[in-house]
Amino acid sequence: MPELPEVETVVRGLRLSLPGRTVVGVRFGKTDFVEDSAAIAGRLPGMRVTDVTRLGKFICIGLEACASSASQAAPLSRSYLIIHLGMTGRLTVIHSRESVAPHTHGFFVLDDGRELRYTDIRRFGRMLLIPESGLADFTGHLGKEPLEIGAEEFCRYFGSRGARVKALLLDQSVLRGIGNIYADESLFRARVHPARIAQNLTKKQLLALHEAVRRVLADAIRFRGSSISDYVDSEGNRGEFQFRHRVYQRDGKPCFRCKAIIRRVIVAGRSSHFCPRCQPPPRGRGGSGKSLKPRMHTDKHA
DNA sequence: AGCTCTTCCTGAAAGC
DNA sequence: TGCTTTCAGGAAGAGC
Repeated sequence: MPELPEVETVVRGLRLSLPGRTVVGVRFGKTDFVEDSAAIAGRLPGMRVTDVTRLGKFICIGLEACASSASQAAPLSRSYLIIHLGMTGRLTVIHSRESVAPHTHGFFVLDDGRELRYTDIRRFGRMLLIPESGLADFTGHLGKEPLEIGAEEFCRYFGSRGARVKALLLDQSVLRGIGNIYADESLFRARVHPARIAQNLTKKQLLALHEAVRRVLADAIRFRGSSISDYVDSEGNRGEFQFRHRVYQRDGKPCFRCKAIIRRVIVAGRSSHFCPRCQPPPRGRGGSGKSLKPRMHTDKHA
């Protein structure tokens, strides 16, 4: 599933193809994941892509009206096509004559014979067009970039919150871009149990978590992301980082560090994988690991 | 403030 | 074999 490293990989790919291209046509299949598809289809044709950036898990395609005929002093109207890949979203740039993959619901025809296609099996993704003036407001709802936040600010924020640390890592209004995979991998590397209350962590643990988040995300970007379900980059290539996961989806297998059996529990409504020895559970009730139910396998009826 | 539950959606895999 | 059920999960909203 696309989290920060996967989205970053897609964005880097799109940067090779899109800037400078002009959109000549837009078509949609299903539109229940699109905010005002009519406006997008109406306004994009004739606009040129200026840049592609990433805001957390959002892909941000900068567009400006072409000043072909009237290049007067009036400022070019700029807009951003914002895309969230959800669970199964894919963005690829391929020639228009290529066959259309199932569940492809967005087509952005370019002036070089290719088109940007949006494919999303489950349609948990989102797509919207915002004017330049709306970008600050959009960004304002998002937290800090995990690769940019400083150690002190990280400690200040996490050290003052009573929520479970896993829930905070997943909260996009705190840090933008971390999802379930990288939350679990970061917590393992920092040796912090996912159910720990953030403000109960020591300064040393908070610093370790800050560093672990940075290292895990940077490594994952280097390996072009994790292809768990069906993530591929803008050229259709799978990532490689899934082979380097140390806890995610490794429940029942031995910890690479201490050989204890990796466990899977539900924390903050999310499956969470951790090593019970490297990541000791919080003391007392609430997350000792027994109030959290395993699933599947044995017990069927309570 | 923070937690749990529900909803959205589809396909894979388990269950029968 | 084949139909049915369960499950995964990012984000948002409701309710406690």
